[in-house]
Amino acid sequence: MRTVRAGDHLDVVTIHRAVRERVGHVSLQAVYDGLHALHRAGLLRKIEPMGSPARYEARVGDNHHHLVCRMCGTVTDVDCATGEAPCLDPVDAAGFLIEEADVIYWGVCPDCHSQNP
Amino acid sequence: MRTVRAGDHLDVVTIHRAVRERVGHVSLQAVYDGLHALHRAGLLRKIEPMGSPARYEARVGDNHHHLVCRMCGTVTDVDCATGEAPCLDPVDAAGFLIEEADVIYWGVCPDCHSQNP
DNA sequence: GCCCTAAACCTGAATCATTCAAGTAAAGGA
DNA sequence: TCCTTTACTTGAATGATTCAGGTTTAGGGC
Ligand SMILES: [Mn+2]
Ligand SMILES: [Mn+2]
Ligand SMILES: [Zn+2]
Ligand SMILES: [Zn+2]
Repeated sequence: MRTVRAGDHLDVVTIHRAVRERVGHVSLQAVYDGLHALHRAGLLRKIEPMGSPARYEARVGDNHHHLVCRMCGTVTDVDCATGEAPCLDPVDAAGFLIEEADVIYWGVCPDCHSQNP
Repeated sequence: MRTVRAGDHLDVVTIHRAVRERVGHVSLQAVYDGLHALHRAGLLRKIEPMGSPARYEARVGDNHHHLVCRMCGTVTDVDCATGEAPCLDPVDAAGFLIEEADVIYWGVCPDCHSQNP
């Protein structure tokens, strides 16, 4: 939990590495188990942009969205455009019971953009 | 292309089966190759909700979104809530060059909902 | 302190979608 | 007809994640 909080949309192997530095030795499986439990408990949010392994973050329950760089894969938080929890109201829900919205903006981050004119 | 058009957010194995019925024999790899080419050409859209294999659709370029059922996995189209291409304007783009928005609403579809009170 | 159960954790193998590699057949233009 | 490109094939590899046990650890009740 501390490791995910300290990091920024980390993937599992990165979390694994970081947890190891913290406690000496942990198996990758233990990290998967822990993340899974924390996620089920609603303490961690899991996002998986296509092409990338899953990423975890501690910022949960506030319906925020993500900018993902197509070049370097960086994930950046972005607040919801329409206010509180507006993304939960599409024009026509087609009878769906909507629980959560998942919004990813794809583009190029400032760093990658400055390197490619 | 015809198979994807006729279907509705089909995954690759389903497309494979359907194409086979159409032409007798095709390898799965050929289907992957074809879908990849059509996607690169911008003729097909690819979505991959987490936990599910990739799905393809022919409705492209109109910035529409998707409802995904947590129970049965059904994918349903839903028009953009804010009009034309509004989802491309988050409050603060953090310097990102935004090209595309990917919105998935998670919930329970009418069918699954009626079966579970 | 001892016993017992539950939790935490480990190793190793399996899964599954997708991709890589390398080869063959077919087609088409020069 | 020759040469180059495209389409397609088979088989193996990849990589994230999960499954399936087995082993240690910890703590509460007696
Ligand atoms: Mn975030
Ligand atoms: Mn669609
Ligand atoms: Zn970048
Ligand atoms: Zn459903």
